[in-house]
Amino acid sequence: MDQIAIFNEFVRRKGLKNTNQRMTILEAFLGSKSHYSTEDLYSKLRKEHPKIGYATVHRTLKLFAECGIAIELDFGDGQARFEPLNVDQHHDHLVCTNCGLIIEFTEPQIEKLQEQIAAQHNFKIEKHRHELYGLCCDCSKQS
Amino acid sequence: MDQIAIFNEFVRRKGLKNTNQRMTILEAFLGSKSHYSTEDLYSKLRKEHPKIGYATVHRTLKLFAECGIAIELDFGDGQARFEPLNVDQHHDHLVCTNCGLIIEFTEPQIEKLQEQIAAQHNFKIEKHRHELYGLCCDCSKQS
DNA sequence: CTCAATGCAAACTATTTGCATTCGA
DNA sequence: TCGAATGCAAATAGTTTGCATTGAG
Repeated sequence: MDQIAIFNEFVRRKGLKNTNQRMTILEAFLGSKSHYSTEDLYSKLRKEHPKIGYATVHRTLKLFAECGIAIELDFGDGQARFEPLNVDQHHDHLVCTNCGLIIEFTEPQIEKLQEQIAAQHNFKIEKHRHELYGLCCDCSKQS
Repeated sequence: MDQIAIFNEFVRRKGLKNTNQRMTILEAFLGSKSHYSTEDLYSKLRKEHPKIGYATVHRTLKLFAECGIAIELDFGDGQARFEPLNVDQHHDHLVCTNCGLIIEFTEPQIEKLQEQIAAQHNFKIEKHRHELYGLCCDCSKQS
């Protein structure tokens, strides 16, 4: 079941409606390099669909997060970001504090250690956030 | 050199001034269980020092972060938090999404793995953020 | 037809800033 | 004395909401 199907299923189950705007936003979102903030996606969409509203984009992204096809990220720059989520490919992020470049990484050992830590404290993990901030290859050369 | 000394040194070096408010805020901050948001610390201080302003508390906490005796945290609830920092005791956090409880943890192996990942991508890490969100012992019993 | 979705503007929240006044060195 | 610090109020930025209108089922 792909993300479009998941979203349609979610819409049907909740008695929501499948509008043009939602489909437009969903396509743009899935086709993206991801890590879009509401503002990013809104300005991109605005070029081709001048009638689409900021609030709609925002509400739709929240919906995506709610039904599980997106995850909300926060890189500490005061803007929420959303990333399309493939259920079986979790990853974390390296964020360049100079140019904004985002690199994804996976490290199963870290995941395992996290679980151990949670278990030690009788904690039931729902989600986690793990980001490494610094200078990317190019930016550390420049300075 | 303790945190007060570090701050005094910082103030002197930058030609700043050592006011009553700053000392009051510094004491309250260091004596705290930490993880204060500006609002938290402001309301706490307000009881004994009604004349102290929100902006002053906020500017002072930023100063602490700048001189390295505090670190700014963000647990995704829309409020910045500050934690007194002992240079040699880095730790990360477990955050209960139900009751707000915060538990600190250290895991040297994770730190090591992080460095490896950064090295693989020619990334120069400045800081990182690692938080596990979920239900604490008590809250998972209740539900 | 009915109720959810939309677009707009206004409300909100945390944070930051401008400025006249106070105060430390 | 003089510039940094303060307190207040106002500005900002991102997000969220109220509401009249539109549109999907």
